[in-house]
Amino acid sequence: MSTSDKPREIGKDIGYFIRDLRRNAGVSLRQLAEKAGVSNPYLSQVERGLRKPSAEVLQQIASALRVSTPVMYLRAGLLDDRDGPGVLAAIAADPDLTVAQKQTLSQIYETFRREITRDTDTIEEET
Amino acid sequence: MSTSDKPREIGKDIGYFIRDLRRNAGVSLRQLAEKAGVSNPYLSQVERGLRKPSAEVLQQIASALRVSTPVMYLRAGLLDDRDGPGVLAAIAADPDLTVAQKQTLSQIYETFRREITRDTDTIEEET
DNA sequence: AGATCACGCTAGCTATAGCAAGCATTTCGC
DNA sequence: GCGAAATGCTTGCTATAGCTAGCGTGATCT
Repeated sequence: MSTSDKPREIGKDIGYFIRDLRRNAGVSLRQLAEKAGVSNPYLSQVERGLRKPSAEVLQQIASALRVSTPVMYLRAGLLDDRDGPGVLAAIAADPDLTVAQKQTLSQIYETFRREITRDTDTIEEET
Repeated sequence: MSTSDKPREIGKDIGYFIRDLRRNAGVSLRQLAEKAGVSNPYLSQVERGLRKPSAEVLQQIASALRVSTPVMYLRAGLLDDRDGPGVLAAIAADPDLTVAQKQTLSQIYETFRREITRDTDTIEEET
């Protein structure tokens, strides 16, 4: 494994992300560690960027914080932006959603994308 | 980590999966190892279920075999059916959304899915 | 036949993930 | 004020991920 990758840089990012999520959820380090099934000294090291957690641990933390595992993986660099099929196709194919829910979710998604596109266009135009 | 989990059972599964993919792609162990950036003895151990690869290594192997990373993660037990190739993975992988938007969309999606589950329970109870 | 190459593997090693034991400090309840 | 509880962290440890060096075997080349 390449030592020039500087995993501690990524580790700091995912660590701060986890700490922010935990604090926003209003739970202590020990409480989250217990829910996630990891030791509290280890969670402290992860949050401070001193240890790089495995995907299994990230999965457990995501579950304990009620955050989707793919979002956690994305932040940890374990998933690319390019992975997975398109959101709209996935929404349409989901068997657990009603038609009304699919429509609502798709509309919210496209609103978000239009927000980003508008911001990007504005910035580019001004530049 | 619990020793009763028997990670070797899962390891055998992902190992066979990788070996099948490799053979179907018509490449040797050394060729795949080189493309994936791992050592060939290690890849041999992984394929034979003797070592449990990290998510980073799985990502590299998936890329070398031109298989989507979520599919590989699903097979390795690092993603659930529910957040594997599906809506949550697609949301996480979307390059056009901010992290905040991804989280909001994921939470709305899971709220919808919980509504469906509750409705289903109610219907079942009444029957 | 002998040399070389490609293959998949074994053996032994280092770095680190993740833990238990215990510490210092702060907060809480009496 | 005091003792208990809760918090976040340090220290030292074990298990294993991933590697390098080298092996035995079969295929290929001269």
